[in-house]
Formats: sequence, structure tokens, C-alpha cells
Amino acid sequence: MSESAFSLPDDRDTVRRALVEWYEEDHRGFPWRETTDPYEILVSEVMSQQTQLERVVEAFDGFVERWPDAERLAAADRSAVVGFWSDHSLGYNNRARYLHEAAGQVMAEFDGEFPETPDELRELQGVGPYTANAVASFAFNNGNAVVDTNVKRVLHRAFDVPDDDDTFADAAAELMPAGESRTWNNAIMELGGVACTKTPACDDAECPWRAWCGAYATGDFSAPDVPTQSPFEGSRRQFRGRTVRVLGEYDELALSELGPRVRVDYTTDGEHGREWLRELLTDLEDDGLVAVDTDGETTVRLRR
DNA sequence: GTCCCGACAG
DNA sequence: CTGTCGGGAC
Repeated sequence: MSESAFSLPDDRDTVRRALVEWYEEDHRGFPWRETTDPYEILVSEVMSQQTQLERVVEAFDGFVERWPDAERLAAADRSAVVGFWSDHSLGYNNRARYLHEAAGQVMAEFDGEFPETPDELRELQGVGPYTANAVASFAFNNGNAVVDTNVKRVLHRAFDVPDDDDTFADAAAELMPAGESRTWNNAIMELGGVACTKTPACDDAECPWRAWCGAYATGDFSAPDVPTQSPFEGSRRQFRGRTVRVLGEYDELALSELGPRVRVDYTTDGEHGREWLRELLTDLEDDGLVAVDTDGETTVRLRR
């Protein structure tokens, strides 16, 4: 934390209070905002990574109903968890595996007692800096300032924080009122989610920071670059996803049965044939999502 | 096409 | 530090 390359308002308490009051006045009522159970919070956070929140709600309710705690998730077959993930179109099937593994870690490494600090939470599979602070905050009110794309956009626009991860972390930490990570992190992400959106809704959402906001003053609402995704249609990602979805419908499938169900132009010796499929399956196997059995005719299933 | 409360492997 | 990981909604 050297020179401050940004300038937060002097009357920080006023700025903070304005946001907290705005949040408490009215905000979206997601189910994970009604609980402080660290397991449920973790589930919601992992689901929310790169997936629209509206789509997470249904999946979240179904998931915690089926696997109500870490103990029962850890005891579940991975195939069931990955199958659920796929059925609910949550994307990134690896995250289902992470969650399953993390539940096992809580049981085995933490004696069934959820870790409460960001550093300990980071030890769980699939939990990075964002998720560690989010769980510590929302479950235990014990986190640091979270920095996600929403927070970056808000800080960049409002207070000219430059597009640099360390600087964002410093600025976010400096702005957060000590000991209020639960409310604060919810509030600043809500701001980014409903007011300081890509197309800003400052007045409609009655943004509480209009009086201090650089972008609101200048009209320059440019935001930090978000890396553009390669097209999904026809991508390897798409075929991985299809493979997992198909395998979720069967106990076990031979390559010749799986291939045509994954892509219509599948022909054993063609451009996208057995060779291509084997390679795809090797990756899925390395990711711990499927199991390939080469005794006799090669068959595939979701990994238990 | 673009976006979405990131994390991990190489 | 860069590429990869799903898929629905707009």
C-alpha cells in the first residue's frame, strides 16, 4: 500500500452510511441472504461464480434441500452432484466437483466444523480470494472487503480507482467499515448489481453515491475491461457440457453410443470421431468428472 | 455477439 | 500470466 493512486472521499463515514442505508432500505431478497449457515453460503457463492443470480435461486433451493449440510454432501456420489449441476444448467461442472470435495475437506480436515477465516477457507477446493471473503463475511461477519467485477466497476467509476487488482483490494479494504463485512459486502455488490450496472441506472436505482461519484459528475461511465469469452457455440466447452449431460441420463455408455449423442456429425473414423471423443474424455477424466473403463469394450460413466 | 458475485492448471 | 471451464438470457 504505497502512494494512493486513487482518492476516496474525506467524509468516509458519510459515504459508508449512505450505502448501508440504501441497502437496508431495499434490496433483492435472495435466499442465501436469509441464512448465515456457512455451508449454504458456500453453495450459493460457488453457484454464483459466472452465473446469473436469478438462475441460481432455484438451483440453490433444490441443492440445499437435497444435501442440507456438508456431511451429507460429502457422503453423496459425485455423479449425483455433477448430474444435479448439469440438470440445472449451472455451467462449469468442475465447480460441482469442487463443492463436493470441499464438503469432504470440511469433514476430514476441519472435523466437520466449518472454517471461519478467509485464510482457512482458502484451503477448501474451489475457494479463491473472492469466495473466501464472501463466506467469511456472510456466514461469520468475519471477512475482508470482497473484490469482484461488480466492486471493481463501482470503485473505478465512483473513485477513479485504476484497473489493477492490488489497488482494487487496497481501495475496497480502505472503504469497508471495520467489523461490518457482512452488511458492507452485500451492500456494495448490490450497488454494482442493480445501480452501477454496465448501463448505469444511477437515478432509477437512486444510487446513494451520486454526490461523490466521478462518473456521475463527468458522464464517463467506462468500466474496467472484462476479458471477452471465446464463442460458446461449437466450442470444446459445449461438447464437454453435452457429454456430462448425456452421461447423467445413463448409468454407463459405450463410446459408439455416446458419440452420436454428443454430436450429430459423429462418425467413428471421422474428423470428430472416436479419437476426438477419447481426447475429450481424457480431459474430463483428469478433471475427476467421468470414469472411463477400458476392460473389454470401452465404456464411460459419470465418476462416482 | 455479450454478460454473468472466479478458480485453477500449465 | 494466460488459457480454460457451461450455458441461458438478452
